[in-house]
Amino acid sequence: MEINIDIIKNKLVESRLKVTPQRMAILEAIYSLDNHPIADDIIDYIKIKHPNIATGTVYKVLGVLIENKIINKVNTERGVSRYDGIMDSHHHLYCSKSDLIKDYFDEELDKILKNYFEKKKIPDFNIESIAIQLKGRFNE
Amino acid sequence: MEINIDIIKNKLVESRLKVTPQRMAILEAIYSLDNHPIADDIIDYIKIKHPNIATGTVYKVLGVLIENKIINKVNTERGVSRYDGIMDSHHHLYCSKSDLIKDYFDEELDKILKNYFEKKKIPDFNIESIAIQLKGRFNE
DNA sequence: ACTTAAATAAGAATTATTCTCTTTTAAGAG
DNA sequence: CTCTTAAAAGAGAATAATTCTTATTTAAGT
Ligand SMILES: [Mn+2]
Ligand SMILES: [Mn+2]
Ligand SMILES: [Zn+2]
Ligand SMILES: [Zn+2]
Repeated sequence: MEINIDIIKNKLVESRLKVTPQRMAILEAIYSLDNHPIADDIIDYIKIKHPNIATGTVYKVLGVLIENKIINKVNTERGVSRYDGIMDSHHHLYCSKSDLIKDYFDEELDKILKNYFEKKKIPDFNIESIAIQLKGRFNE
Repeated sequence: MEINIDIIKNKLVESRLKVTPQRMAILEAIYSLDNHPIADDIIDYIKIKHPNIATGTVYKVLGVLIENKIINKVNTERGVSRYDGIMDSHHHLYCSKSDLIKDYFDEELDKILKNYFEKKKIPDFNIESIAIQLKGRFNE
């Protein structure tokens, strides 16, 4: 994934957010870490370069990034939030045996769904987004 | 939804689980409460008839019911677990403004998806289940 | 360099959930 | 019906993730 420092900086500037070392580090962590990290993964990652970062700051920043649509939360069925730096429309493959979550891009599928729900309206409900969660086993 | 006491009892017996007042009450609560209740909703509901139920028991029972595939957890992006008594294949409509989650049944859609993924295999991944989360606004 | 609103640090507080240990009970056997 | 026992429940402490509060620091514009 893009770990270009200027691209990261731009995301903050575009949202009129102050560019702080903490925000930069947290965003860089999210883009570098795979498997949709939890807050603690991010804390561990940034501690190397930023040993004095406060836990509360990480949660605060994550909240700000979500509000500004720079990152997303990933839905899970357990009570630890996971974060996702990919904002392009995509879906997720959940391993039923581990906590692995892989990204799944499929424009054809998106088209089929868009088409389907344009025809078949759901009564009293206006769709804003569609997320598919595929649960299963990864080979190897 | 079915709030028949014998049907509830049967679900426990079929899974070779002891039939206890607590388990009966918790299952009855899940079937009676709408909107995919959290543990605390269930606790509030059953307190009327079972004022001395322990919080830990509720969590324990919910875990047992999930293990035995009598209920399910619902995926959300926040750290409070929600429970679902409907085990028939269905999807969920998430309100983007409130915590409302409605069930969505659509056999036609299920067929389309089943068909789609039978043709288009995902490399190194065996699908066990497909869950769609539609996020949007409810009218009224 | 100065100013100031915004961000961070530190640690306490809160909340959901789990764990440990003791007591109670469901359900099968006799 | 009683007896037995493994399983379940109760009580409350412990844990873990997240949020809140307040003082201090800092980014960025003037
Ligand atoms: Mn860690
Ligand atoms: Mn309550
Ligand atoms: Zn993703
Ligand atoms: Zn449901």
